[in-house]
Amino acid sequence: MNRTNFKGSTREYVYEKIRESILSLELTPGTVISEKEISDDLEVSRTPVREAFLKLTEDELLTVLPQRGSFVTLIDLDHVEEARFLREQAEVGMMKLACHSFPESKRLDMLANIEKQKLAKEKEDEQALFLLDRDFHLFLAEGTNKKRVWQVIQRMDVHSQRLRKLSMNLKLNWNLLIEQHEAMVQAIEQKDERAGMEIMHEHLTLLQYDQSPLKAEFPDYFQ
Amino acid sequence: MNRTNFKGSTREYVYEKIRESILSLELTPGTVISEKEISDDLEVSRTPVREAFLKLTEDELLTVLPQRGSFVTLIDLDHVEEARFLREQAEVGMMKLACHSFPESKRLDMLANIEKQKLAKEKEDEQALFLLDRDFHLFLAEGTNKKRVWQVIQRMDVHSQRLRKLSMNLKLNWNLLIEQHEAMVQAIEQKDERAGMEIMHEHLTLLQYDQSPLKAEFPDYFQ
DNA sequence: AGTAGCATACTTGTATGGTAGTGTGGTAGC
DNA sequence: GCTACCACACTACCATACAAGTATGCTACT
Repeated sequence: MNRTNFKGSTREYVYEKIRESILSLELTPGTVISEKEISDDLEVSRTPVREAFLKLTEDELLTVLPQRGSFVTLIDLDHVEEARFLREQAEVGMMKLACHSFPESKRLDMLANIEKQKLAKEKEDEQALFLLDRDFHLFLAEGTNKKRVWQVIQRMDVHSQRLRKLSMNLKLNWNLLIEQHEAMVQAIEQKDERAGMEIMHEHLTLLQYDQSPLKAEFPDYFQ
Repeated sequence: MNRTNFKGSTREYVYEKIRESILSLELTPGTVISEKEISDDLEVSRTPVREAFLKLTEDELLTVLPQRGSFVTLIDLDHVEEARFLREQAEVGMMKLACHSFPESKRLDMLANIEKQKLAKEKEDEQALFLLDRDFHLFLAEGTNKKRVWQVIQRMDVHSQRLRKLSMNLKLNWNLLIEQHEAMVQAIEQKDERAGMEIMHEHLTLLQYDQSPLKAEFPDYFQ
């Protein structure tokens, strides 16, 4: 991705660029960066960089100390858990709504998505599985008219991505996850509110694993 | 509030100033404003105004059309409902946690807060009741270590404030609300998870009233 | 009258200059 | 050697200049 073929303003370009660098751990937690440094690197002026910094500050991905400097925010496990908690509460609620009424077209989208998940699982394409999983949950949000909620959750949830990156050897049990996805669609079809909520609860509780080994291995990256 | 005695940067000052104007309907939905106009009014340069505009855009309180202009975002009832939904899900979840374990000091804070609510109710001080109610729910968030969740909810919930302002004759049943607050603290003390969640659910469902008369009365303010 | 086209006055986006606060390293004085 | 002080480099913050896109209204031509 470079500036010329990026659709959107320079500000958005810079924001996405830095954001990706932070989430991929190219910029490790604690790394000091300055407006000038980035503007020189990306060959843009300080203004769009500064505006990107402000948005990154909102995300708590960057910490700015006025007149002193800026650095990539350290990972805060409390923050990660709060994001997971909010996501679970929101999606269980969406599931409840979905089991009451849900557009047929979205349900079909979800079914097709699950088939793609199975294919990706065969190919062991983790990246594709990650994106398909995202889309699956997005369909649920769209079908229950809660897209803004989904966006808020997504934005808060970025911090878990850095953890996932750190624990590269973490093998997700995709067979189970895909089974749960299937059970969700079934619950929606059968309007089985109790089953749907229960499965979603279990599904999102799986994300709650013991992160202390990571903190022990990379102490400098954590608060 | 003017610039000299405001603690914080010019950017934050401008942001708060415009935000208050929008939420109080001083700036009505749809009103066209420009960076230059605001910077002249507040006697600051365009830079902090522009940065405030960006943050207001995040809040969906302002809509910016590049090279064309900016205007106060119209009220979107879907947005309001999504905020209420997310809040209900989050706070019911917090209640569940609180009924499992909750710091004694916070519980005492909540009890004292309720007594203040009763006093404010006697004096019919709506403004005080509003703030006390806010604090009450904040205590719950703090006691369950979910302060970030609370902030996210608060930020998303601003749109309901414009509705509240429009429906000035809306009389809230504070007696019921305060009773529910008491029942919440009781549930926490008795660790009665089921009762706590049920009360919180009812409590936050009360915010779901029919808003179509307002839309009929102020059609220009709505999407 | 109606319309194409251009000048103009806006808008926001980007670049750059200057300001004030902060940390650091060196130096003079003890 | 140690400390107080100061010059300097660096930061983010704010102000301003310039660029580029858009709406509007006038004018000239059909």
